[in-house]
Amino acid sequence: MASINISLVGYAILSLLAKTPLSGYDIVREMKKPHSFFFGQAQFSQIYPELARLGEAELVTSRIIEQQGKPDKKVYTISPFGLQVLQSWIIAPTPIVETRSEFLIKVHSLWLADPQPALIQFREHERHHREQLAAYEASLEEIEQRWGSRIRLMTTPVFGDYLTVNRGIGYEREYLAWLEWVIAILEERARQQPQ
Amino acid sequence: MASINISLVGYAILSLLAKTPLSGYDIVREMKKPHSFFFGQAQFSQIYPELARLGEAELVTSRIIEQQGKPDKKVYTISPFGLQVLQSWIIAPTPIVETRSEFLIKVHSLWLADPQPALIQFREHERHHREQLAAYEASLEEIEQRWGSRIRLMTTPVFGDYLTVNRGIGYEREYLAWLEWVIAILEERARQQPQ
DNA sequence: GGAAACATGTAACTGGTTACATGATTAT
DNA sequence: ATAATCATGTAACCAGTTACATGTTTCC
Repeated sequence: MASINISLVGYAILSLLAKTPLSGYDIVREMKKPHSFFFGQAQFSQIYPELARLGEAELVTSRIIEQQGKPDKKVYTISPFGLQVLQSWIIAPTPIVETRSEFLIKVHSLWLADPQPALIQFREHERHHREQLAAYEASLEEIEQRWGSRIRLMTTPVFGDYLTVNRGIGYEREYLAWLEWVIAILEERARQQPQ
Repeated sequence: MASINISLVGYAILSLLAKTPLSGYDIVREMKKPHSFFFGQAQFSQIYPELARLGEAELVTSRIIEQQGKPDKKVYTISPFGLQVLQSWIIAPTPIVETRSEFLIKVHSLWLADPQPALIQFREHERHHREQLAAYEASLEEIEQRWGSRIRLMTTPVFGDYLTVNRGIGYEREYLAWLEWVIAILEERARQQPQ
């Protein structure tokens, strides 16, 4: 039983396969959905080799499925051992990693900028985060409609989505409030210093 | 004039040097301060080569400063060209990068976990973010005491810190509220399902 | 004498992205 | 025919981390 050190993408894959068997292509599509924001940008070129590695470590099994109207696909299923590894990972300590934020480094230098061109970027940023928020709210709506109060019971896979989508909504709302606060300051400044 | 493509750390360095000349060692210390969270984890091994690169591209200049009671240090100053490059970067579009969140991937799989060991991790996580919030609040307090209403004038370097520290405070408060919400659900579940 | 803080770097590795390569099937 | 979607992979590159390497000065 070849033991490997599982990467974060590896655990992300196991986390999805714990709900239902999927192909590599399905996994990428799943991770690209708005409410799966916390999986990061999944790339085929990272998922396929990682699935092979998980297979070598016997954390997943695979079989070829023939489809009608589509090419064949390789569907992966989490193994009992994989599930066990995932479960012990969930309750293990999580290292804190502060990530470099390009936008906030720019904000740090905002005292050097003209308010007008800066406002264009802030409004564009705001627009993007409004879209994100709308997408998360739609996901939560859908979950609540379909599951009602059963979500809180914790024993169904949708419980995880319920918690993470609520995090996404809270995050985006707070971020938008801050963006609007900065935009108001920039607008005030732009009025006082025209062109 | 050797042209290079400047990395994000490169801009982070320019952003600090725009305020005041610093050595590599100073830059790392500056980036490690709590209120500089958005710079990420600065490592000496990344800063020193990047400073050399910025020097080759004539975005910064350096000179050796002899100190009393300490080893000599190489102090870097942003060049007029470097300042110009920084200023045009600030008002340029910022690519959106969704980062993989280890903690939220775990939350996504929380339906597979026992509430009790999960609660230990959540409480530890909460403790850490309470500390972060306290540090940011102290920074804001200090800025407000020292600058008063002059902060909003936008023409002083502290304006950038004022905006980013407010973002940090908003982020941590919202995050803590969500953590407490999840903790309450887990506690309810732990009571119903003892051991 | 040794730890801690100050100070600057190189080398090896790793996680992740971009580019490349191939091929089936369906819809236009 | 050709574009779009489905489907799976390899190769090259880049950013960032960890480990290594060296040396000064101060404080205990």
